[in-house]
Amino acid sequence: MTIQQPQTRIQKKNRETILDAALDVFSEHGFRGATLDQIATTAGLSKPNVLYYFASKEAIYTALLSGLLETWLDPLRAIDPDGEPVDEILAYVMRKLDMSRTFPRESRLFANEIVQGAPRILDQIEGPLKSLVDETSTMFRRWTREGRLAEIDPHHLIFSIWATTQHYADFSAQIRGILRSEGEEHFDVAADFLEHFYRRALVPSPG
Amino acid sequence: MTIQQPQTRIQKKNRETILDAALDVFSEHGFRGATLDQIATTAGLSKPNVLYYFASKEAIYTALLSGLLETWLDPLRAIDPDGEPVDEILAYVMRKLDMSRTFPRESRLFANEIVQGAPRILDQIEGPLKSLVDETSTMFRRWTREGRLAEIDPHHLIFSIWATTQHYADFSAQIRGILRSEGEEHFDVAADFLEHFYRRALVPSPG
DNA sequence: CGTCTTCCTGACCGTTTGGTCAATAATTTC
DNA sequence: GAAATTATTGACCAAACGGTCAGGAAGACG
Repeated sequence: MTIQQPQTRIQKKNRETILDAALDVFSEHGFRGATLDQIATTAGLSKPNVLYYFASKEAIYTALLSGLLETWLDPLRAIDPDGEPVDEILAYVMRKLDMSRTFPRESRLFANEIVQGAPRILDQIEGPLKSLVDETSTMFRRWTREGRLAEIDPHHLIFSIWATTQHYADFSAQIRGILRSEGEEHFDVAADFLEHFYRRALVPSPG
Repeated sequence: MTIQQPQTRIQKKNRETILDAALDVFSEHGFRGATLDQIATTAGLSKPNVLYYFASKEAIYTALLSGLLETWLDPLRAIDPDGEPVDEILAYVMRKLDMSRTFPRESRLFANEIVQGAPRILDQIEGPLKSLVDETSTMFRRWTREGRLAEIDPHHLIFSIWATTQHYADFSAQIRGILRSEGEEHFDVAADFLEHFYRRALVPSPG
């Protein structure tokens, strides 16, 4: 773990500026669709200057991805094994929905990457992500065994939560087009919908 | 409506070959990420020959998109207003899941397009798609009023169906990575999961 | 102040990209 | 089978692309 810290304040500021601009551009156009010129212009820097802080376009992209994956998985880790199952999972759903509202660019960045076969993040999916999901699944299964959670496939439950919540960020162009909504009002309706929807699915049936 | 039909058999065959190759390439890399050379190579044709059949890269893309949208919406149109609400909607879910299994490339093509802001298909979303969704929503609301469907926001119900079913095509890289599955067995588990999941959500609560 | 390091840029380079075109090959038509 | 039409291609082009580099500007430090 050779994490160097000799960051001057200019370095820190410019690296952040670049990563933020890159998030804008990559999340909107994908890796191949994005250009260094776009990133440089968005960041308000010259192209050679961008390359002074990052070795290559690829380096910017991977820096973004790996930096973001942690944040993206935190809500899953935050599920309390000792909590009330239905409440814990519902809270997770709400946290994920909130992330779609607050960090739509991050969500679309991952969406782009994964739709195109996850070429630069497959290791992390098959490694840390899989482990975390498997652990959580084991927990869900325990909860089901204890009669505190409906009988439901834990993996597919998690998939459905990702799908339904991230949909509001990843497919927002479609949702806005259909709801004719330019603001974020629909997120509150979505929260309501998902709350009822998942409560019904999760509460164990009597007997 | 000037739809010309003077297609020779060679024209027909090659246009189809090109569109199929383009579906391969565009669905994997998005519009900007795809190159004419890739499409030509995949189609087994020379690049100038591809451009002999389509005016431009953009023309191939839009030909694909508009040709596919109809197919994509058919399952929604197939919901029978006079049928049993829960059964009808469940059948719709299954049809959509089946399309994710059978036509993953088409699903990813749309996913790419919409994640990136739907720049070349927004008209169709705000026009025909919105109309169809609004009509269907009205029908769902009527079913709810008649006590044959749970109280549930129809728009968000439709969004959730799209999200959960298309997820299996659009994010298959992630799903395969987590389930360590290379085949399609997980589609059967998914069908089971979604069936129970949506039945719980849709059946009206007594009273 | 002067020196040293960090920061920044204009000009440039090789490659890839979407697209053109003149010429040739294959097919259809009579 | 000749003429006309359709199909195919190698060679080419201008623009856009990711990236380099020498040199100058700005900041840090004694």
